[in-house]
Amino acid sequence: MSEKLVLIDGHSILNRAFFGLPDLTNSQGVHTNAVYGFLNILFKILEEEKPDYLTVAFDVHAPTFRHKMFDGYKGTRKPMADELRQQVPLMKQMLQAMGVCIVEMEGYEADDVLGTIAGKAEKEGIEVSVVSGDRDLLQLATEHVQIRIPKTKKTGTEIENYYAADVKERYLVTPKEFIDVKALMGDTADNIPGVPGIGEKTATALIAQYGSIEAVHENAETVKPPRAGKNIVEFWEQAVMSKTLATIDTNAPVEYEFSKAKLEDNAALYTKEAYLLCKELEFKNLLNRFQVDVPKNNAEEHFTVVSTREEADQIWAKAEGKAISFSVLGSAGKNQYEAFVLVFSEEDIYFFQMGEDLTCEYMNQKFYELSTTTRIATDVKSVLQSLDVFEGRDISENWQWYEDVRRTYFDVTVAAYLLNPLKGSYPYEDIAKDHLGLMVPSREDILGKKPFAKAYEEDFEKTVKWACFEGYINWKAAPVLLEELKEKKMEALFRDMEMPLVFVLSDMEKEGICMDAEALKEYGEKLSVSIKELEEKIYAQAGEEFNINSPKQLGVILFEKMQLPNGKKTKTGYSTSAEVLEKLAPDYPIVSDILEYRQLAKLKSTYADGLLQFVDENGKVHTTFNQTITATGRLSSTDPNLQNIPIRIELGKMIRKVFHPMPGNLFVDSDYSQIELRVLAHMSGDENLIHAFKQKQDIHRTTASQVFHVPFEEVTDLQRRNAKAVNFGIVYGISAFGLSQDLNISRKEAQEYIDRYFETYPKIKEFLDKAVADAKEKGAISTMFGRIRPIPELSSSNFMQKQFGERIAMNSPIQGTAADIIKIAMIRVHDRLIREGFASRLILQVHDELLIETAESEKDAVIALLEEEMAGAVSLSVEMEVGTECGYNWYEAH
DNA sequence: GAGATCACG
DNA sequence: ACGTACGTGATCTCT
Repeated sequence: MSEKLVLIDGHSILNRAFFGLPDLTNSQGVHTNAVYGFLNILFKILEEEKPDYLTVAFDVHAPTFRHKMFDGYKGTRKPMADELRQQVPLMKQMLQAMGVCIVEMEGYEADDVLGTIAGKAEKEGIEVSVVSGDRDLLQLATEHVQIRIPKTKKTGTEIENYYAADVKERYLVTPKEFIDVKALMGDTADNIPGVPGIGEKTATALIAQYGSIEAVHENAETVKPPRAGKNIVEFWEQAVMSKTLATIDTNAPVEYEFSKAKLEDNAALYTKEAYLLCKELEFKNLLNRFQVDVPKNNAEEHFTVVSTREEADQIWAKAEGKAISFSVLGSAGKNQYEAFVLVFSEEDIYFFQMGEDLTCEYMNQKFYELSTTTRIATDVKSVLQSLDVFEGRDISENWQWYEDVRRTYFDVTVAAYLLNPLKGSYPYEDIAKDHLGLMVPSREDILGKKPFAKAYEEDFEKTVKWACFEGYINWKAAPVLLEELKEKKMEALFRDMEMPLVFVLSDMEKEGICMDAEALKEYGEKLSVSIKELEEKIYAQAGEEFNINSPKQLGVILFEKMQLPNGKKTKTGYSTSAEVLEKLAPDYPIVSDILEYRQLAKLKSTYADGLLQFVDENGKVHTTFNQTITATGRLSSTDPNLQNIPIRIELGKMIRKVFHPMPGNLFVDSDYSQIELRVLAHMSGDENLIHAFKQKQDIHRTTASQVFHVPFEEVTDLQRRNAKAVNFGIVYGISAFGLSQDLNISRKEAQEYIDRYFETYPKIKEFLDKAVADAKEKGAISTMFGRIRPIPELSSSNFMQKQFGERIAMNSPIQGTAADIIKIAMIRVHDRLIREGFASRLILQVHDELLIETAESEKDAVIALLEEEMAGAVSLSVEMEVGTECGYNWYEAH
């Protein structure tokens, strides 16, 4: 059987893929659709053909590449879209990573290179497939050279195939004659003039009859239609030139050796480098094609299972004084775990299997006694759930010891988050790739989706492998992460803010908050009654029953059946958002009923029923604070989210009555007043805004008075409302459009407000402009405490994306600095409460608010402490004012 | 699993 | 010509 060569027209296929797929990007904002599409086409072809050789040809200069699909109706040639241009080097990088032979030649088009190589191959007796999206290549088809044109359709990639005979059948001319057809009809996209008055039909008919333009020329007088003959004579030079232009050069001086294009096996393409790149581009579907058995890391040879106390004694002794990484596995509560991983060198990687001999008590003892400066782990806060690292000691009696121990911990997840807060998660294989340049199999690669208990029972060896990889990577990555943190001036942020905060959050989560489950049930039942009533009212008005919760059904009812005006918006159908409905509510009773229904349904499902699921046997709920989620440095709260408990609407606010302190306690709740605007005043150094805060009066009224040049007392409600909206807008990264939406005014008016605002506070404009300029230069923006946020959107060619990036650049330093400040306050409040022997405890944080469960007897001292630490967390050019309230439930205290 | 909606700062 | 305010999480519907 003869050998086979697959030749790919690089730019053409990339282009096809680009236009055939939606604009995909990875989480870093890199555009990837063309590369993804290209790879899919490539893999499909390779699977079908299993070729012996593979080569991709690129044009050297491709910036004006255009898409022929668009010619005709667009009329103009678009320069290559930036999103596509950016993917050309990426594609080459990918092919190089796969070891694919790439050919480019200065002065020749990819067509010529392909034609020449195809010719050479055919002479050698090799079967050739040329893959391109460009029909011009059909002229290369022979009995042994097949042209393959992929089409990206909804159902997948379909490929049209053409040998010489197929060209003749489909186009009525031979491949060589195809050149002459083109010479007559021309091609605007390729700058081939052709002969005026001759289109595709006439050209094909003429060449089918005569075989070449020369023959047509000779018989010009008898050619039909006569006008075509006349034009061929008149424009003969142009026709000849067109033929030259249309002819692919099959004798280009290409330096090409088949040996370099040799493909031993399709599997040879699935290299480590390509896997890395696919992972980076987040081609999750493609990753499955790679052998899960990724390149060996010799660390694996040192994975050791330990099950006797004798071995364990020796290992712990050896670990003495060294930096360790550790993890506890299969925890079923405090100090009840199945296994323990310990790593302290390239060779010392141990999996301790708990059993009769090796007990948790023994391991704990050894772990506590170990003298070390560094205890490295993933997600230390969750470790603290399973391991009492403070040995049950009274911390207020052993404060210095506590602080010293706390300082030994190094949370790999938190460190990686600070270095790049944009990733959604920080699994060890990502840490290995991003910070160590190492490829290691992920948990899913090794164990699949099995939960720990199942895996531990059924696949012990694999479980060991997974756990040891994680421990080993953590141990190896920690010093590298620390070095990177130092380089980026975030060591203090890490050591003095984020790491202590891990322990603060842990204590808050453990403490939890009491909830009156009975009252919550009653509240839910009341809601149910009202919801039922509203449902019936709505059905009656609609004349039928339908699912009110389905925006799709609701849209049909309102905007089609009932013919309400302004049915518009959203890709999938009508928008039924509150914003739209509120405009209709005054005129249509059904709409206000729907709005009310929505409110109640939300309260019932998310809050009444939702919270009830989280009340434990002690009548408490314990949220999880996530420290490594947000892009700005804020915390988030889940399971349940206690940072979005209703407050704005009275009925919703009632929910807060079920949150209460333990008997003998009360809530003390403080929040910062206008923390973000104060941060802005300080960071910008704007004297007027600083002065405004010094007035110690309602800030929106004060800014209204300054902006509109009216005495404070004479500020109208409208002026205040406008000033408030502008203040918000400034913090969000102002845009005239956004402000106009918020105030329901024209964009021009909004722009006027903004202009006046900036006139009043010139340094704020300077500050925001500088933030954007800085971010563009560095690709990132930082807070007062050095926390960084990369902004990949700023380098996007998409206008909207770029604008978004600019707003992020304006907002992130403000929101982030405010987040830093309250984190400092939290640590100080938490630490003082313990160190000074208070029974009161910090239990919740809601971005600018701290809630303390306070012993009655400590009330005044706690209020003083809380206000002092919140206000004193930083010293800015404006005061950090806080407002405090107390109460026997959260409703009263806030 | 994505999209729509809506709760909070 | 385009089409948005910044940061989150939970629930529901529907493919």
